[in-house]
Amino acid sequence: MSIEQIPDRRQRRHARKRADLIAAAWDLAREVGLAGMSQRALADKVDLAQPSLYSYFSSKNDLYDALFADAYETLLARLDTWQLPAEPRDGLKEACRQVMAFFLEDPVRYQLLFQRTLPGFEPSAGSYELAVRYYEWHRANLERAGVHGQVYMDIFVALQSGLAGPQLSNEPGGDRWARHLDWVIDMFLREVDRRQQDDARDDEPAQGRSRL
Amino acid sequence: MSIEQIPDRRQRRHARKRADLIAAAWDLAREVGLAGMSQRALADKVDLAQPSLYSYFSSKNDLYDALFADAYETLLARLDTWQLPAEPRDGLKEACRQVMAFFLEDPVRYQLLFQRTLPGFEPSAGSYELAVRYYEWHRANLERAGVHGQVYMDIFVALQSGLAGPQLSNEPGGDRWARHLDWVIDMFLREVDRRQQDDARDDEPAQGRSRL
DNA sequence: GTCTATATTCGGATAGAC
DNA sequence: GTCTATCCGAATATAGAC
Repeated sequence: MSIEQIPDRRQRRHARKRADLIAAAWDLAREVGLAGMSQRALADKVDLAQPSLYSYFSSKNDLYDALFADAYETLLARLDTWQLPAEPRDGLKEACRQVMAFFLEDPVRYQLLFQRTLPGFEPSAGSYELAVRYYEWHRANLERAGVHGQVYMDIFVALQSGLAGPQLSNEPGGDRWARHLDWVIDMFLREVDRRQQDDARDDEPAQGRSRL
Repeated sequence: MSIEQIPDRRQRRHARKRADLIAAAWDLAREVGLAGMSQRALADKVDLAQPSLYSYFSSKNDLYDALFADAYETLLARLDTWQLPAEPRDGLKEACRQVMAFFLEDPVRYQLLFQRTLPGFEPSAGSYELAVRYYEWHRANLERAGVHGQVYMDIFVALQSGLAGPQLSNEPGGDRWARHLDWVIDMFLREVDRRQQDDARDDEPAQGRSRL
């Protein structure tokens, strides 16, 4: 083994242990709540002394940031594995179903990503960039489905979060709200078609930007 | 002054001071976040020693519960002051606008009422009953507007919370999402009419439960 | 990298005098 | 009802030995 391999091995060991810590932190957060998490409890969970955590995270906010980034990395990795229907609107709906399933898996994760509830926590620039990549993937899905413009994008985000939020707050583990996802998307697409047809008639007849 | 007036006066003084404490607690929560609030900081804010708070709230959860109840009392009191249009759907939309305005006033209040984010906090039975009263008021508005059934109620709640949640999380103080409230309600009512007409045709022709 | 020991601050809650 | 004094536990973070 050459001299250069040793630091690599160390780096890999470090990265692997850091990943273990992040996994344990998710478990802990699910048990005691995101805000109720302490470094002591996390250290106990992995049989480390509490100060040893500082070899992996430079502060508690840094730990939260690692969780934030980890969640988005998981989500972005999954996007590639989904086999979405080629038909744009079927693809959009299937994408939304998969994303909703991801949200419902873990209330605490949803809370960290979408409800700014931790006093003082802000994601770092690097972590936030992951969020932007997810957002742009979603925008592209909408565009492909014939829905254009920031206003529609904002409303679409609202519809999805409107089902996920009450679901996770009032009935975690259930589907009282989430099961209406298709209903809501169909309603949205019908309305957008109506409006975009009107817009097209007003502005430029037969512009053909909207489907149907 | 009779003997019986003295305890009354004491009671009133106590209630007034308790109300002052609740008001100060809202201020504090807006400053440091709901989870970041401490009894010490609250006591400092009203120039009391920290243990003196226990004459008004028997625990920290009891304080949170008082805030929860106070928020719903404020909301319920306002319902009566709103002059809603007599036409049911105009009334529904105006009611939603007023409620949305109430939500947007205070992110922390919305968080306490609708996003279960405080580790360990559950509202007491008495406080929860206030929430139910608000919920039933909302249901009655929907019924009057010709929208019937729990499914539509759940979806309606989702639409409102879908606009309020992202608004308060991503852009508190703004209206990027909230301004689409009318848009969303119109879309919803159109869709419900479509579906209820279909239902009526299938089940009992000319039942006339849906408007338009 | 991990440990022990410790600094420091802060949290909620109680006891008892006034 | 309010205070002082205090308990007890827990938090994040640092220092320094191994």
